Amino acid sequence: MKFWLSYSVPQRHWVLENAKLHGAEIVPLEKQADVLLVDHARKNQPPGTHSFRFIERSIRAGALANLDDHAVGPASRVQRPVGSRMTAPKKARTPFTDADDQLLWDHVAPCMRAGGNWKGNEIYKQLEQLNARHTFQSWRDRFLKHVVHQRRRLPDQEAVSDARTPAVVFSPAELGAFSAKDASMLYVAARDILACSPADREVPWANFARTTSHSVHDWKALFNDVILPKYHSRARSNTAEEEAEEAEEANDKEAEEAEEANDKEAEEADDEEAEEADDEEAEEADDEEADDEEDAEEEDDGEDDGEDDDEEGTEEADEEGTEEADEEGTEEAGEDAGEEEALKTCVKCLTTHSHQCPNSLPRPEPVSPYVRRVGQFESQHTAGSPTPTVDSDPFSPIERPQTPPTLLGKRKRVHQDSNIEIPPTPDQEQHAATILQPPSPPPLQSPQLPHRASPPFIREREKGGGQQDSPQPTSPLMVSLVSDAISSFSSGSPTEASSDVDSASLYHFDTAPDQPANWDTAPDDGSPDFETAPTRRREDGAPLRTQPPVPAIDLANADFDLPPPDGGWDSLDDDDDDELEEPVLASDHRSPSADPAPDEATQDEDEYASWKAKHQAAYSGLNQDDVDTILHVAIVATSFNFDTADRVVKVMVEMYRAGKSAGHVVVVPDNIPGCWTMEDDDCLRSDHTGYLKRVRRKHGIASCEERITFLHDYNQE
DNA sequence: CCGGGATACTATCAATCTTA
DNA sequence: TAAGATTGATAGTATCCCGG
Repeated sequence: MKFWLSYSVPQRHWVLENAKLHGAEIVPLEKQADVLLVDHARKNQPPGTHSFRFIERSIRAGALANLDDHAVGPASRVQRPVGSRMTAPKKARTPFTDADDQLLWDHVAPCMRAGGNWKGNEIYKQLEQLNARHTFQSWRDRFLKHVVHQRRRLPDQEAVSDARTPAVVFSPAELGAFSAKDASMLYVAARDILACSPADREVPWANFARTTSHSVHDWKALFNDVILPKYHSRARSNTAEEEAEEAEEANDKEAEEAEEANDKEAEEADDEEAEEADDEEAEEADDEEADDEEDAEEEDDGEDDGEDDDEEGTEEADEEGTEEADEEGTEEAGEDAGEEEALKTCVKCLTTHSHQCPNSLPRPEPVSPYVRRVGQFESQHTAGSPTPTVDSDPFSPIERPQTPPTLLGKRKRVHQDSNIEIPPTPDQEQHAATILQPPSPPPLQSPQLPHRASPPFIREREKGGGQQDSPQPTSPLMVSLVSDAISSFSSGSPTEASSDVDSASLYHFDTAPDQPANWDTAPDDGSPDFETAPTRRREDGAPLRTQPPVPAIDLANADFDLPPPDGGWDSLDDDDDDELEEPVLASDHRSPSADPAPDEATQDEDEYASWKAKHQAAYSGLNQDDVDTILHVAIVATSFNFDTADRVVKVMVEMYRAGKSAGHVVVVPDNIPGCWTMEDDDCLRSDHTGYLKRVRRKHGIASCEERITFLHDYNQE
């Protein structure tokens, strides 16, 4: 127990010396002490302090006296009597640390979920009693202004993870001769294996047996006796919790959308006024919008803060977890590692081990036929003229404004932990506020656009001089894919509203219809896990070039952490080439090399043509260049899923119409399931755990895999 | 490079308004 | 009427800007 002795204590030196002589540890700073000793004779001693006579009595008695008997101040400010000056106003403000926020969240969130009065004072008074670091008003203020927007996860929710993750502990007894890595790998692949017919499973089992020291029978036994029970058990619990969470989020979202709608109406009126009014009024309106954006930014910063921490945790977990969590890792470590592995594994499967990697087994989810057709369809046209699409064109008329760095324009506060001893009160705890630096964006791999080999459905665009691969911006249309910025409010994405994004478009996007209220399937964990997508800042207000810088996935260099099966990936690889001409278990993965039947390709082509024609006709009143651009962006963003693209086009066209007078900034919506923004794609390609988790939560594992496949196919073209 | 003023941000507190 | 909610004032701190 460490003691701090106030300078007001009479005969302080004597007390100090004697205390030391009797083994007490005296610390120079109040913040370092467990017990604060003051002069009980003085009035207005701060709460939580004790009389120095505790030392005196203890020395005389030869044993520790009862500390509570020497309490001087009230336990907290909450308990002070009305009108009491016992607790002097805080002289120094106490910055909120992430730990504070977490504590706050942990304390209030259960009440919030239970429908309690989390906006009232009472709960914060209780919190102050628990932790007097901030006043209850401050706690409340902090929660209402910041933490509530972070939507952190409750501690118990941290345990919720996908059933595919190897966040399970295997006992050596049940594993027998198998390693935890083997079990973990199998656990990750369980979902896929289950999706296969028993016959289809034989080949990979045989491969496993061949590349490891275990027999087919052993592998099957491990899967049936150990993996499956754990998998089903976990899947059940996850499903139940996710359903509850989704229901709640749907409610939240409804409320938010209703709120948004109201705001929108008001803003709309303002907007119109601004347009019609003189310049001054217009400027005012702009200012207001700018303010709104700043507000959004603030909130997102808060989220990022939280996220940073999560991120750290995740990365820490990864370091240990990826390789060792299976054997010794904690639930948490295994989970994080597992989540990422699950994702990365799929990439790996798609890239190098599609035949044999257990993770490359067919997805149980229904795969959109369009996605498959795309690859086939695309490959049909690889021989065509290399017409650059808007995707690949840095000077494409499709603008893709980048979200500015989250902390752009924000000041970072570095609180110094001065060791200056100030005649303190307990309230004046000095603390070293650690300012968490936002994680540097993950090294995105070549943010290039997929160079599709001039599919016939992509309208040729004129190429600009000096930019051979880049069509000139022939259209005034600017399409922003920074859609996260807009819908972050509803989707929980922390990607802040970019001030670079034309505010009008933002506004209009908000009004866009067809936004399924139940789309955020991802649990909003503070979205802490939602990270601002890798963004670039648009400089000098120049329009950003957009369109799917759907970058090429650097498959060769991808660093995947899935623990390889015994024998290593290489062995599987070899076997692959030799024996698995037919990727039985990967049959559902659209192999880029799979040549589609000509008939099918033609059919696809016709389908696209008719889809395009349908929309061109529907929007014949608009600039056809712009319509074409929208159609292309939509179809790419949806991985050529025509149904989804229909909805995306509808939203984009409305945005386009609405934003026509405001600079033609159109934003690809990010809250339509199956619609991939640039940020989503960037996240998908990122090595950054947070980004991967974010996009995985947003779209789901299966969709992520499909998108990877799509981008892979698309890029290959 | 340094120091001082200006400015922005935000924790804290208190007064006031609203609601059950 | 009390509790909850809102609003505004105050002040500490960090950062920016500029002149020396």
